[in-house]
Amino acid sequence: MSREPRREQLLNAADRVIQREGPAASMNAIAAEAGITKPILYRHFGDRNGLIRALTERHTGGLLAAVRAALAEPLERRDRVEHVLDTYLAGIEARPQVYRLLTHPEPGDPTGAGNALAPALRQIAEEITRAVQSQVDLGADRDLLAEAWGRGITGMVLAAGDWWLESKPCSRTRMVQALADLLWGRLAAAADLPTAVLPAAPAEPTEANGAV
Amino acid sequence: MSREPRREQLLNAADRVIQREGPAASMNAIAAEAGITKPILYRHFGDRNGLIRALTERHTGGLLAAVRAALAEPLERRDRVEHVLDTYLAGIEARPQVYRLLTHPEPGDPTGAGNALAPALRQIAEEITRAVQSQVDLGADRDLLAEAWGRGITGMVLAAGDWWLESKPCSRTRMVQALADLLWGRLAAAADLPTAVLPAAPAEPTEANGAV
DNA sequence: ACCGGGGTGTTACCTCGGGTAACATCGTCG
DNA sequence: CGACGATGTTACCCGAGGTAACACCCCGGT
Repeated sequence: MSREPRREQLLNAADRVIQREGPAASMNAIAAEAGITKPILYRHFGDRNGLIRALTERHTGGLLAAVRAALAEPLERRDRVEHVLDTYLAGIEARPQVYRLLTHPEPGDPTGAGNALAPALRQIAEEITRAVQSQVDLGADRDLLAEAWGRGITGMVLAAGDWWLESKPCSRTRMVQALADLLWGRLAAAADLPTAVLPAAPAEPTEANGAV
Repeated sequence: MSREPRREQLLNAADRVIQREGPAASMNAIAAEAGITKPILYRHFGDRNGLIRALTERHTGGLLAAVRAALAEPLERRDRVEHVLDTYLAGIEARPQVYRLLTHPEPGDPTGAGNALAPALRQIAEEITRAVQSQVDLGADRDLLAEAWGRGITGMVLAAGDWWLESKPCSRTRMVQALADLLWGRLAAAADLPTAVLPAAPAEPTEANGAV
């Protein structure tokens, strides 16, 4: 039997274990699930990171492609954004355990590099950056803004999505609305609440100042 | 010597090690830095998480208090938001290593709980949620929006801040502007770029299978 | 028929980090 | 003094990542 099919079987086993036990599953457990022992896993994937990487690349394909497609959808911008958000949330909703594996950076990376975003998410961030750069007119700051926003939006959706997944407080569509509203400047547009807890806030009617 | 001062000394040692070696520093290393051996650390902090928690609470105090104060500042809303962003970025800029410890969830937590946000950041998220709830008029969806936005904004700033810290692409004030602009709906307000030619830059045949 | 290579698999071991048990010491308070 | 509460130690356990050495099995080439 050539290497590839066997690899797939092993990945399937790993997938099952992680689906069941979460991303912290041990190599022993994965090997056992596959009906074999550790060294074979190491032969195929080098080390744990190799396994994880192979596993993520498998799933990332789908999510990343879906997000990329959503970003290129010929819709009104707001609708497109909602579509992207919905695509991501639907993706993580489908397989929470695997999704955690994708989204959370590898635990003990000795390289103190800043890993707020796991590789899979970094790809999504880059995708967003590219989309913004090519679709939105942001003037001279274009590049900086697109990059910062790509990361920022990804992180926003990651954190919010994580919370939503953990304690489903509302339907997916409502969540999409909430996030899209945030990106749409609703925070800026909303009125002040009258009685703020500020001790001596001079009542200056600060109405919504429009965007930029 | 009563417990507390000793605790402080140990925390100082841990701080130094982590400043130097990053968050993956071993208990042995920390003990050595303190001139003692492991069991003492465990007597004081129970387990590694206890140590980390104590360490984070120490630093979190400052950052959290600063953010909270910034959130309560009697400024125009946009200025307040910028002030909060600047406060956070200044905080992480001051001590990157410690900051990573604060912001990145403990590696191998067997409780498959969704931990996109480390405890320290969760507190900040709650702070933002409270601030939004008490200061902004969001109508009926108030609670849901405030919670979702609290998480989302925190995640956004985390991811963007991480990137900024890693590869300082611009000054802090410009970064603050970029993020504030994002929250202010500049994405919605900006014009379309004329030639919306979909570039479609596919990387490599990453074998997209599962349709998510 | 033989053999070698590339696949399969195994047992047994190493290292390292988190965590604990058992024991020894010092100072203070009753 | 004795007891207590802190200090500290050495030596160990366990589990997880990772490796070495060995064994089998099949298939194609000479």
